[in-house]
Amino acid sequence: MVEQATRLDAVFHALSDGTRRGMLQALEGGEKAISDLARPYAMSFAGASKHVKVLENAGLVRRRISGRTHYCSLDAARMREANEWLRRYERFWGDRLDILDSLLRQEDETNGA
Amino acid sequence: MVEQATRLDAVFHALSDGTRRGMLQALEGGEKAISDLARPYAMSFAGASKHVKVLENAGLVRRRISGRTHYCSLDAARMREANEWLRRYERFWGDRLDILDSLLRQEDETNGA
DNA sequence: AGCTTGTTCAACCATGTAGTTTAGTTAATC
DNA sequence: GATTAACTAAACTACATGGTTGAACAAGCT
Repeated sequence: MVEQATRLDAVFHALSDGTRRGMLQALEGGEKAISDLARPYAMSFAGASKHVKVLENAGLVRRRISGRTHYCSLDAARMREANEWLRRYERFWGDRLDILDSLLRQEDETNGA
Repeated sequence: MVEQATRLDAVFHALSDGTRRGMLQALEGGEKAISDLARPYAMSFAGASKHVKVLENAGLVRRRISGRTHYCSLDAARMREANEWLRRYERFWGDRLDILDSLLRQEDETNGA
């Protein structure tokens, strides 16, 4: 398992900055213009814009350009990959999801999936 | 919610490097000496040792010194925190865990927890 | 005692990152 | 058509990162 590396690298790196995590949280409410994303931070606009680019390059955010405004929205697929990577370690902090998994599997069998 | 930042920063940063993720995977099997962790990588010993230190500083790895050998082991608590942070976005990639959660809750009620 | 092994530390280099400022593009507004 | 607003791009600074090497040190081995 050589691990296609660079993808997870980019995602985890993008998440390793509080400003960027904050932007992702802001996007939970739906699409936002970059200026909206930038506003809460004591930082130049260009600086904030770079953070957005990092998120975009990591595939966490999609951009839609309309007129002079760039609208961003969450793209959680890559976050899911990161989450899946972490889930591997669940057994080291408890077995809750193992239980959940087995329950689900039971369900699937019952429903004849 | 100012987010006590630096902790998650450190964890996600530690996870953003393939070598370090590989080391964590190696530790799934249990405690390992730093030389064991270093062996698979085409990298100086000192270089690998620095990666271990990053993992340790992020709280992902514990170190136990015995004689001249430093043994490392997984400490998944912080990984769990990262996982929890990501789980917030589950609703953006599907509701599987919501289903699992409700199943578990049912179980708890049945068992009168 | 001397050699080897497991490890850290310090110095160094190249590159990356987070931030700035200034300039430039495109589009809405007056 | 001129101004303003939303944004990117480029050049720059300061500092962090990932890697190296070489020196040091502590602890087993013979």
